[in-house]
Amino acid sequence: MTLAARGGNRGPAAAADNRRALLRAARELFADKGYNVPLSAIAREAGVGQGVLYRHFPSRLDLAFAVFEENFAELTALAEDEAPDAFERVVARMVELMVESVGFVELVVGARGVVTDYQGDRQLAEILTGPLERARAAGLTAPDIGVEAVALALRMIYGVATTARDDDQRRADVAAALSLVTTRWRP
Amino acid sequence: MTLAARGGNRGPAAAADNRRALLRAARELFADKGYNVPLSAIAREAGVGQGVLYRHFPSRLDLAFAVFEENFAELTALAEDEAPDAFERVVARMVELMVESVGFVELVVGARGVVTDYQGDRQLAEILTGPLERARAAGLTAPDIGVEAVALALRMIYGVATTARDDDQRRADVAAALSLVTTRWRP
Amino acid sequence: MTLAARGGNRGPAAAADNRRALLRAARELFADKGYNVPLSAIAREAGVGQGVLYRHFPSRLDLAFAVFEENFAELTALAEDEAPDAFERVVARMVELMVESVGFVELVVGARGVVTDYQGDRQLAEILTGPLERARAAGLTAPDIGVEAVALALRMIYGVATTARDDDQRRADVAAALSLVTTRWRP
Amino acid sequence: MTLAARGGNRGPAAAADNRRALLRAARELFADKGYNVPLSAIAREAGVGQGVLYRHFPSRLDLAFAVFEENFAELTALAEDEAPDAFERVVARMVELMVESVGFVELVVGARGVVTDYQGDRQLAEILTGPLERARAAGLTAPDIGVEAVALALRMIYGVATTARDDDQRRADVAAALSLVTTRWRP
DNA sequence: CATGAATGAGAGTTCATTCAT
DNA sequence: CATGAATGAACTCTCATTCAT
Repeated sequence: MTLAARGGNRGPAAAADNRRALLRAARELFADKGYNVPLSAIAREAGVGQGVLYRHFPSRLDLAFAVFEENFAELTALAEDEAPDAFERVVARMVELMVESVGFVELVVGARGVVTDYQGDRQLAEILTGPLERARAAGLTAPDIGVEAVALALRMIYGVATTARDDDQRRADVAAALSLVTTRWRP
Repeated sequence: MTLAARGGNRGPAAAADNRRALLRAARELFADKGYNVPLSAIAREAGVGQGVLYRHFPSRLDLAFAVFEENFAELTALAEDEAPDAFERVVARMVELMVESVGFVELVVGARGVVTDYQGDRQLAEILTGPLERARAAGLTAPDIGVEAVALALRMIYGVATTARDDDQRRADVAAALSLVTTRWRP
Repeated sequence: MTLAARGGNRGPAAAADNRRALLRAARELFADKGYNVPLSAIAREAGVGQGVLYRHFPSRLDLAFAVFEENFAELTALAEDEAPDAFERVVARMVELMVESVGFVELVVGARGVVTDYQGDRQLAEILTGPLERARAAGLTAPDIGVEAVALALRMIYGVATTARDDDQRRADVAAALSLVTTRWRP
Repeated sequence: MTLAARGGNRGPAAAADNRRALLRAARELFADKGYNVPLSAIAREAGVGQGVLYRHFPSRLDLAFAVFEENFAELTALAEDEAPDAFERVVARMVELMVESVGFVELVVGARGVVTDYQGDRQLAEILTGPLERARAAGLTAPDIGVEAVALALRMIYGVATTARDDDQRRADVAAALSLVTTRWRP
């Protein structure tokens, strides 16, 4: 139970707060309990009624993608850094997100074949394009490495993250996989 | 308390048939709907009562591992081929299995932290060892590539397979990822 | 995943009605069929969905104790009577409750080793203390008879009630047993 | 798993052994797990197939009464002792049986209204008659105490045994109750 | 607009009972 | 006669979704 509408009906003004509380609760529980955490648990954790959850997010997927969007927003902010090594930091944060959240991975796994208008990779491409170009211009990455190659590499790292036996192994194996793919990015 | 056995009771002779039918149904539904497909759906698809499923496979994991074992049996048979290029064929079939079955991937994903005595990677290693040695002896793979590297590569391909948008993309991306990792295996 | 609420949804206002209906149904079925009557039967008899039962009473014991509480509430009301012969009436009603409800007895029987914080006998003691004191002050009971002795006597009567062959025998034998133990209570 | 038919079909000769094994298993499990222990568990413990259990005891009640009969047989043997104090020993053993077996008590409780031809009290009476007469002749019990009074007393002790919170309390309270009722038996 | 209870469809599991071998 | 698997009904419990207030 966090912030948000505990007592009575706080009126329209509460909508934005509620949405934020729901996103925060969902992010936490998706990470902890996985993508299939009960929606009722999310509403409870957010301190709102279940109806509110449904008003803001008609389906589990809508909620999950909204959380996903928060991840993307964070990454986008990182990507706006003009420094040539921002690319490296963006990728590093992406990989961390995969390692951190059970649900973030499961969402993608579970979404397979379900979501037709999945914008994940397009957004990924948009985020990566700028930093990658600046890194390439600074001679930090090979000229033949495009956004698609980076996206594929990230998906490969997902695979390692989801199949690790425990957290320690996950960090170690993800590092190894990352090193393997980034080797090919060197100029 | 009930009336029981209204339909026919085919007797103990049906046991083997039922087991086979359950494995087939499970294999199909794990592939289609993923690891968390309802057990009741598997029993229905197999044309048996739910009690029969529970008799043969007391838990979802028992069933999943039985299906898993079929995969491993198939791969083991391939691995017994003494030809130097058997390694390549074993890896190819493994990759196909990942592409074919959502559940085969999810089983490994789901096993994370759940199954303590999970032998998946050990079995993987056992299967790969012989073919890999013979391939290396024949000069088909680099001398510094060990079983661990191959296993990590396979997990990376899992990631690509599970995150693909559709079957066509999956096949294409998996091929690209496989090519990426096998490039490093060349002598 | 489901379609839900096909029938009417009477809204939150129904909560109190539902709770009452559940208590009534439970009281009836516990009496008729015993403590282990299916919860689904109670929900059906109350005319509510099973989810409603679970919302109000998360466990069988919660429900049973709620019914039990109704009994205790009734007895407590009787015990507040200041007349010296209230003790006699309280005991008489207790004995009736034992005779009336299979479940009331079985609850106590079933609670054995299951409920660690079972307050049944404490409540029993609280109810009996006042009336017993007033009866003793009025010279209606022997001075050496304490609440424990009364509680033990009641448990003995439970035994007779639960082992009687039919309702008639039960009434007769319970009366005999009650007479046997109350003889010792005389001053 | 105890004795009896473990391997193949031992033929007709096994019937008596099986019956004995079933009774022993049932006695043990009724005492341990209560009257509602799964019949399959009894068959397993006896080391026989479930069909055998059904052949010998068509219903749970038949089995339970057969076990009950074993208790009566033991008591009957005790009752054949001509010594004047055999009565005391018979009663003591009866009380022990109540304390020892959850199922023995539950059987009686559960049988209420179910079994029409319940012979329990008649048998009880038969067992008690001889020893009681000899005890009375020896001046060990009051002349106005009949078999019915003893049976009622035993049922009262059942009540105490079934409502005790734990084994220690059970032994203590049963002793108190027994002392209470036997006080009235003194000459 | 928010609340939170109602709803009911199953999922998982257990077992009594039957019956082919 | 014994075996032990098949059968399926019934039970408990969980949620996604709706909707009166």
